[in-house]
Amino acid sequence: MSKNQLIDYVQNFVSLEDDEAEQFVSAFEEVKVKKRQFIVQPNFTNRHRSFVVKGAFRSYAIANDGQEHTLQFAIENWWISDFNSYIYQHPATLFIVALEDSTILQIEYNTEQELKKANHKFETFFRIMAEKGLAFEHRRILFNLTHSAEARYESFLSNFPNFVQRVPQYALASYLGMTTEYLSRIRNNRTDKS
Amino acid sequence: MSKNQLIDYVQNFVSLEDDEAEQFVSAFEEVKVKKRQFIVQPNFTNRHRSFVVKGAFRSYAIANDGQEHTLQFAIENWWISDFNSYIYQHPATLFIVALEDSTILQIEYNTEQELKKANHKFETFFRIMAEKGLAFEHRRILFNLTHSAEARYESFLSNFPNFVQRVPQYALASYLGMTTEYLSRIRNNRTDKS
DNA sequence: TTTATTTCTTGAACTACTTCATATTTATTG
DNA sequence: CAATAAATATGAAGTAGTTCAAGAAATAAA
Repeated sequence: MSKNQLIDYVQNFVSLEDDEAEQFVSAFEEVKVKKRQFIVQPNFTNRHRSFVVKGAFRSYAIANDGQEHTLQFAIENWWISDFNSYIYQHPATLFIVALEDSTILQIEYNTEQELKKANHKFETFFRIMAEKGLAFEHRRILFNLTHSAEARYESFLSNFPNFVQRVPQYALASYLGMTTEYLSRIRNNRTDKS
Repeated sequence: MSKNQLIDYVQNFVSLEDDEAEQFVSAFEEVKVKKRQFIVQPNFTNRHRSFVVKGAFRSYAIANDGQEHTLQFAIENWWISDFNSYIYQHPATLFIVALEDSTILQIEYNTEQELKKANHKFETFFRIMAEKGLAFEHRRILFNLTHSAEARYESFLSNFPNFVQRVPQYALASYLGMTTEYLSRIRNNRTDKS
């Protein structure tokens, strides 16, 4: 059952008794999402935080010039939301779309608040999630500031080899801050060299 | 007394009884730091999280080509650390330096862990800090992906007018992902227009 | 209050990356 | 398994931002 997957995940960060684990996962609802289906759209408040059981997602914004810019990817055992929309419960600016047929576990904003209030361990869990997320984004910002387009791609390749096959090139390019044409050139030069 | 400033800050996010507030701030130590003094350096583990009572700081990395890249600024009522070093307690990659003579309140890593264990409210406080930090960095990444150098500078100006006067141009340029020469040109073209 | 050091400015040449246009390959659908 | 759409590739021209060098201005030190 998919909820065991979430329990296993949570147990990596806080150790829960059986009844606590049960209480935690029963706050989530399983949802199936088809490829190309949106779970978040601009102007609608993002009311849920989603844990990916199976499948892949991408969050992105559309800039004034019409170009898409990817903020996050998520595959199995990652979380996805428009985090600004979710935590402040104000309208989203991002799209979140399924890249594959997927299964997610969703928790609603108010339910999450109650969980955190009910049990110190749950509060700790969400604190650790946020801290790890923040540390990750610090590394990302710094890497983006300090490295060329090619180095950013190489780094993504070695850090997230399992994402690369499942993510369209144009989406990866926009995550890494370059055009899909330029990433195409990097990839082809690269394979030529080896 | 400077610890009241921290209490006021914390009360914005969680409401503490007098004895709780006292317990919280007594975990911190006041430290004076002179301009150009470092509080964090690469290879040494960042053992403290620092709350700026008065003054200004900058965290930055030095890339392979020798160039400095700024990750964060902090003035009064902001926090600063090499967050990756602090939460994982492994060696820092960043420098953190005082831009002015400053006063900070520092909490040691283990003391923070005990605080969070001791009181659910303290755990909530650090959870909220991390969530707000993460939401902030998401906005930053997206803005960097979607806007030109000039637009990034204009946005910083309007979002953080009080930082601009206190931060050297080369540091701001490296925060915004451009050279100091280019920022100089943006600034001068700008004043010409108006 | 001169001297040294750090920061900012400006010009000119350069380059990493983009844009646009079109062809090719790969995936999706009836 | 055609037919259509979506994603990737490639050339050629363009540009946003960099680099280097040298001078001017501001800040700190003596």
